Amino acid sequence: MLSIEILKNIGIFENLNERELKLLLNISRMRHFEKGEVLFYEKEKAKYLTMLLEGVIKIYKVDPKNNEIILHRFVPKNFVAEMAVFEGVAYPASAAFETDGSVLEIDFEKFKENFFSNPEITLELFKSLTQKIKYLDNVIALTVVLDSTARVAKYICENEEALSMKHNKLAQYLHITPETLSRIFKKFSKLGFIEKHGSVYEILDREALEILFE
Amino acid sequence: MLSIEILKNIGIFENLNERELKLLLNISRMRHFEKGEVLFYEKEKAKYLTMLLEGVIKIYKVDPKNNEIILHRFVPKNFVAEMAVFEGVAYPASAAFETDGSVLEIDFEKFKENFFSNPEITLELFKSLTQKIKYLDNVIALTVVLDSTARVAKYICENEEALSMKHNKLAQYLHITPETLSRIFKKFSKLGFIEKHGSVYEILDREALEILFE
DNA sequence: AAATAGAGTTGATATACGTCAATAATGAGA
DNA sequence: TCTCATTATTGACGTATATCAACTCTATTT
Repeated sequence: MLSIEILKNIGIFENLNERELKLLLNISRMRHFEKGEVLFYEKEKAKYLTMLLEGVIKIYKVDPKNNEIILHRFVPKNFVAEMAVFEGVAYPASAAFETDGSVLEIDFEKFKENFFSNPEITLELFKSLTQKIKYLDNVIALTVVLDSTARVAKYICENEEALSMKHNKLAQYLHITPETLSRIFKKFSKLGFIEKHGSVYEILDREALEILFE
Repeated sequence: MLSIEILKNIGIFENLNERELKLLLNISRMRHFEKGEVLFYEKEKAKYLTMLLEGVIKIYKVDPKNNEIILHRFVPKNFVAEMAVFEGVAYPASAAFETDGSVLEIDFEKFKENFFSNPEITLELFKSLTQKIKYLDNVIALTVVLDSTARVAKYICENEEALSMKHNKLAQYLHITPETLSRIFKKFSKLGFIEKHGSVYEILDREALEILFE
């Protein structure tokens, strides 16, 4: 059940006073989702300002061959696709839960009326928007600019967890097939850039990898 | 020479009072550029809040083979790469003038101090940021999700001017080679989807083209 | 320990585009 | 109108990556 306590624990709202928190509570609700459930589909009209409270959400597009192209994974507590609500346009991508989770849904018109004059709130919203620009830029930098080899090199250099991820998940992230990923890992191993310890890889020559994508 | 008159004619500033305009004038300057000149390079630190006043700017990344990947073309009067200034990070792409032009450079820290409490200004900045998200989304929708044929179909359906553009410019936009573009146009002509009249193409079967990218 | 399913690997093959080179069409200047 | 430079087209070929299928490894269940 949604409560003032929960709202208070969300960074962007922590400095709201009691009156404001009550108001916010009145224009919000919490919804729970199970793993696999879809929060929204691409091209659906955005209705609420949505913040992820618990769980992991993947944001993805579907290409003509029905491949999922994952743009980003969100963890709490972040606004999801606020751009679409701000602009009153359709969602540019779909969102689905990868674990059980919950979101906060806020009536956007009322939120705008009551909270947009609060500089702390607007500054947070700015940050949230610029963050989204960075995520999209990252997708482009990774997917449009680099070839598969460079993409893998960049990703494992910049995301420690990539080395212990399941390869088919990682491949999905990088928009390549598991087969291609396997071949690239093999190549890097042969070149002595990485080494396998059990099921986890270790980077031996970070500089060499960096040369590949810079 | 930069003047209050010029500032007054910029949409986002049109409701500022005399005092505010003078303040803005004090923290701004105008810079002129010639066709081909670079406004900023990718990875450079952003120093000023920049608005394009005259001319056309292309925003592009460079891939490892030194191909330019054009993300967007800006026309007046738009903020350019404000995200980088907001976040105090490096520009995620380069910007160069495609015609002679000029920009307004605003001292961001002082602008923030003095104008961020003005809801009209912040709302415009929101719009500008969400617009950028849409541009990037478009690049992804076009380049990552669709293959060349679908990309061309989408672009000529959604951008009338594409039909009379020079093919090598169009190809650059779509991140394909002129050869590939030529082959796709030929294919569309053979299929009766488009027809050439002089140097301009005409769409005969819009629905067929739409099926290709939907 | 045996059985089984999922994940990862490998090789053979297909395909979409890019590259290169030659040629053709177009358009601007003399 | 002719010339020259740019732009567009075409064909032959190369390359990166996807696809498909077989196989191996690993981990979990019984």
